[in-house]
Parts: sequence; structure tokens; C-alpha cells
Amino acid sequence: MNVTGHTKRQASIRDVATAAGVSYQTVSRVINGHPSVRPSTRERVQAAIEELGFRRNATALALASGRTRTVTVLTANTTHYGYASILQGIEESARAASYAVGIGVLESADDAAVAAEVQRATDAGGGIVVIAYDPAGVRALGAVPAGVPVVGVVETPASPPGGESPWVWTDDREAAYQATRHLLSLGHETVHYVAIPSSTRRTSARTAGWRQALKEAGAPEPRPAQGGWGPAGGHAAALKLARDPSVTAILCGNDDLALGVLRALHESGRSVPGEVSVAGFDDAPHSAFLTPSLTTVRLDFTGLGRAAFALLHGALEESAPVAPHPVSEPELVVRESSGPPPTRA
Amino acid sequence: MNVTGHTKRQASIRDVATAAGVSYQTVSRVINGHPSVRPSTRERVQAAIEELGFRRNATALALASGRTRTVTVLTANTTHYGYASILQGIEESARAASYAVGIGVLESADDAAVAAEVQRATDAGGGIVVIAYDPAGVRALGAVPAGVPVVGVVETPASPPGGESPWVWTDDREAAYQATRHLLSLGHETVHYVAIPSSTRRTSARTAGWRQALKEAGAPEPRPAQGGWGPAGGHAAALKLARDPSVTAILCGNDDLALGVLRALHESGRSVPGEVSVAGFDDAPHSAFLTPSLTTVRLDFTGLGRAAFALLHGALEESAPVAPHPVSEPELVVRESSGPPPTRA
DNA sequence: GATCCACGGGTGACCGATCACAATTCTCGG
DNA sequence: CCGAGAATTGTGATCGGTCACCCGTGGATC
Repeated sequence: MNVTGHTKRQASIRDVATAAGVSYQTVSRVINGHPSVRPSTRERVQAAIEELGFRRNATALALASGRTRTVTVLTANTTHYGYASILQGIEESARAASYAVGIGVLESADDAAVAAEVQRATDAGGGIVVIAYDPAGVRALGAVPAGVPVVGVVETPASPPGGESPWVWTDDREAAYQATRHLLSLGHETVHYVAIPSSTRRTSARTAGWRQALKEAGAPEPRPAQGGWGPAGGHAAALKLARDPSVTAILCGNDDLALGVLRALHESGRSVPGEVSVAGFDDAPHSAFLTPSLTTVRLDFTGLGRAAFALLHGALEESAPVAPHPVSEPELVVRESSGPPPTRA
Repeated sequence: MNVTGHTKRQASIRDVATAAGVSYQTVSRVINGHPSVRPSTRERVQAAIEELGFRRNATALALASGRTRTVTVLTANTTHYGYASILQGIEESARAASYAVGIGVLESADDAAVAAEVQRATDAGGGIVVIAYDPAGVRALGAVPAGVPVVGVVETPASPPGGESPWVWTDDREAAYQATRHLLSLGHETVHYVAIPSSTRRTSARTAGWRQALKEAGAPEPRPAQGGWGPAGGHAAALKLARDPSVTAILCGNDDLALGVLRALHESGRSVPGEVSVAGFDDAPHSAFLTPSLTTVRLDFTGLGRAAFALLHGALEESAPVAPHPVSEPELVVRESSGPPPTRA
């Protein structure tokens, strides 16, 4: 409500035209920076725009032109560190490019539910970014109708069947490889792995990297433990591992899992890193402050989000900057939670 | 691209009309469940809709009717636990009500930047939820033009100057009061406070609750330390506090701060809870798994988000369910990080 | 002085829905 | 069997923009 008690309607292009004494089309030209408008006319129109507080109606623009300048992010989660950071990266770039950002949460991996969310995202017009780190996301990525611009943030690229695929990813395999090598280089016989759920039935890139490092070192390969996404899963998995005295090094699928693992080891009376070394994955903000602070692999999730948007932007607009993807390489961050294995008594 | 190589245009209301042999208006009636349509006609139209895969164009709907079914969340942050959980709550309810969710991040508290974000949110039509836990949010809440439906998630309600204000909040004062009392009841002489930044220049509700508990107990009131939002701030603040042997209990403005505090105490060689007790705020998911696990006050952020949406929904639609706000009361969660003060030697 | 063309600017249709109202049917009492 | 009123259905305008195309100037060219 304004002072007069009723909300005054937003000025339209025609209102501006009347005020400036020109046709609505001329106003449109001024708005869009069309060259063939006499400077004096342009100024008159601009003054009228200013005075009436005109703002181009986004809805009408979308309907008339088909362009929406919207990106919808489809994700199974908005609170986990990796997901949230990707979203943040997308939002940053989107804002810089004057795109609106929508989110749709895939609460269930159920086909119907996923299809419904994809529909809603499609209805919004514009482009879609799907975070496909889990079955729901993977399914959503597959359910996007042909013709809709979409970029997938994937765990690992499926074999590109020819051209460039609209996907971005981090080198999880390399990251897991590095972390595992680090632990092995400290002298551990082998490294156990508490896994996050895989997005598909296939072996995840993280698991593959871990396995590769073990193989190269000729270390025995224990069966990975399934930990879920959160600390509770890591906790449960590690309670079992803690009973086995031969376990001296544990790699975790993410830092939350590692948190639960640390807790479980503490409860089991096994010291870290004295008796058991632990490494995480992602370098979440809290990991540096844990006691012991967590050795982990830093992944550039915000950069990944920015890259995803850049790719989408390019698909949506000819004139979009074709920046390369400046996603940083995974970087091993060694902290207190890893060290040499206990010397045998 | 579909198999034929070109994207077939989405069927419009008129395509359906032609297919069903009726006018476009009748199709509109069927879509909107208008009663006066003969059952046989309705069926014919429905069949055509099915066959052509018709979906009502959201943009056109918005333009023609003015209704947008959109909620834009304005927030300074999307990754911190509280913010992210509120967003999650809003999204959940919005999805249930078939609303689209947009987000706008207030990266700077700069007036111009805030105004720009508010403009974008306004342009989206629909309603706005502003998370006003910080200066940027507070400023944004104030900058929303009159007439635009908006709900603020505020730290503490300003004196309601009459009617109901479109605000939701948690009882932070009570929560801080409870946590402080808990620590005092364990025998601590007083409780130090590491604060999160206040959204305004006024004393925050958390600070007020802490102060009230101290006053009631006749305990000395130390000056609050400023900690910022993240663990780094808590760490820095606690390094100083750790030097003072009289400090035996520390309340933190949130769990991230507490994490940094725990770390700093550890580095300073002061045991928790043996020498110093620590309590957090929010009950973030990782707090239960820290070592020592963190005593904290659980706040119902998702419930808060749901309440915010419910309020907005009510303002946007007559027919919206007028559910009360089922935001749970703050609940003290006692864990390992708090205990009696050390007995003086 | 007639022709051409670039420039500046205007008109009408259209995007895909809704809304207000008119027109056509149907139903039923008198 | 007719007319009134209710039930159905259709037509035209509108939301606020863009797009395609047309028209009127004026100076340069021949």
C-alpha cells in the first residue's frame, strides 16, 4: 500500500510512450538499445522511464520473446556441503549474468516424483542444472525432455559418445587416488574405505581411485563399507571397523562421514592418528577445526557450480562469454588426522 | 532435439481446442475445473490434453492472471546451517503448494546492491521471504516496496506497532536463557559469551537471554566476545578467553562458533568439559558427533521456514490453509561438552 | 528534378493464457 | 408447443512486451 491506500499499477511501455509522446515501439527500442533512435528522442523516453519508474515486466518479456533468463537447479539436497556450495557457485554466476535462480528439490528418487520436479523446472523456461550425485539426480538428468537446455553436475562422466556433453565434474578419481597414496606413503599396509552412496550402480570414481592406489601399491583391498551421506552413517560403519585391530587407515567418502568415523574411533578408544589415520573428502569448512583436524582432499565445488552455469549460459545465448571451466584440481590437505601407523609391539 | 531433429512446440490451449473440437475457452474451463462444462465435453478435452501432452504455460498464466505462484527467498547466505535449513523448510512447503522457489543472495549489505536484489525478487512476481538475520537481510526487508507480499524471518520481532506483522522468529532469548541457566546450574560462577554478529545495532535476543540468566543468578556479566559466523571467529575469540583461568563456561552464538571454541581450548591445553564447559546454539547436524559432543540448544529452522511460507501463502491466496505456525520451542540438548567447573585446588 | 536509400519511427499481429460478456443450447413449467 | 431461465459454449479484448513490416522524411546521386 502506498500513501493513497492503493497500490499503483506498474507503468507499462505504453504509459511511458504516452508520457514521452512517442509510440510504444520506440520505447521498446530505447529499452533494448536499438541504434536507430534519435538521441533527442532517446533522452525524452529515458526521462519518462525515470519519472514513471518504469521497469520492464519480466513475465511479458518472457512470453513475447521466449527468453527467460532463468536457471533452475534440480538437486536432492540443499544443505550438504558439496550440494550447497555448487548451488552457491551457480547462484553467483547467475546473478552476475542477471539470471534468476530457481531451485527444485528432489525429495524422492521415485520416478513419478522426479518427473514432476523436472516438469516444474521445465515449465519455468530457461535452463536447468541438475546435480546428479545421487540416484534421484541421475534420474532427473535423464528425464529432462530433449530440447531443454540442461547441464549436469555429475559424479563422473559417462563415456562421451561423440561430441561434448553438457556435463561438469571434479576429478574424484584422482582425488581419492591422492588421498589413498598419502595414507599408504605413511606406511599403512592398506586403507579402508567408508563410501558415500554411488549415484549409479557402477563403481564410483572415488572408489575407483582408492582401488587404483591400493592396486598400484600391491596393498590388499578390503571391502568398502557403506556409510550414507551423514555422520551417523560414518559412525555406524566405523564402530565395526574399530573392532578390527588391523585397521590403521580409513578413507571416507566425505567429511561428514569422517566426522562420524572420528567419533566412533574415539568411542572405541582408538586414538587418531596414533592408532588409526583418517582422511576425509571435500574439505568442508568445519574440517580444519575438528580435533584432530581432518586430513582431506579439497574440491572446488563453487567453481564447479560456476562452470555449470557458464556452460548453460553458453547454450542459452550466442553472445555468452565462452569462458573455459576454471575448476581447480583436487588438492590434498594434510592435517592432524593422518600419520604413520603404530609400530608393532 | 527429438528424433526428427527439431523441437516440436509445446501444444497450446488452442491446439487442444482444435483437437477436441471446442473453443479455447472451454479448454481453459476444463483446465481450471470450472463446473459448467458438460461431462462428455470435459472428457473429450481431457483426452486431447492427454494426447497432445498439453501443459499450461506458466508464463502466459502469470501474465494473464497476475498470479505467479512463486516465492523468492532473499538471504545473505545459503550454506550456513540455519539459513540453509530455513530455505529447506520454505522449499518443502512451497513445493507442496505447487509454488516455484527462487533465491537471491545478498552478497553485500551495500544499499545499492540490496536494492538491486530486492528489485529482481520483486520482478519475479509472487511473494518474498527475507531472511533478516544480518544487516543485509534487515536492509532488504526494509527495501521491499509497499504492496509486495513479504514475510521476514527475523532475529527478534521489533515492537509490533499494532496489527500482526508478517514476521516469523524463534525464541532466541529463551533459548539463550535456558543454555545459560544450564551452565550456571552446573556450578559455574558465570558464563562467557561468544556472539554472532547482530542483525542490527541493538542487543540481540541471544545476548539478552544470556544476560537475563546471569542477572537473575547474580552472576558477574563479562563482556561478550565477537565471533562472526564461522569456526574461525570462534577460534580466535576463544584463544583469548583460554588465557584467563577464571573462564570456566562459554556459551556460543552458534554451533560453528562453538566448534572453533572447542578447537582453541584444545590448542590451549584446556580440557572440555573438565576445565571449561562449552555450549553451542542451533544443534547443527555435526554437533552430536564432535569430540566432545556439543551441548547446545536445538532450534526448529525448517519449521520456521515452513511457517514463513505458510504466512506468505495466506497473504497471497484467500483459499490458502491458515495453519498456525508449528515452530517447535527451543530445546536444550545436553551432551558431553558441559559439566561442573573444576574444583579449586 | 526524379530516384534511391538510410534513418527514424509507427502499426498490427502475436506469445498463451484469462476475463467479461454475448450467444447458443437445454430443460421444464404453463 | 412456446418462452423463461439455467446450463454450456463461443467471441473479443487484454496482460505487457516483441517481431515483422510499412511509411514518411531527407540528403546524396545521377
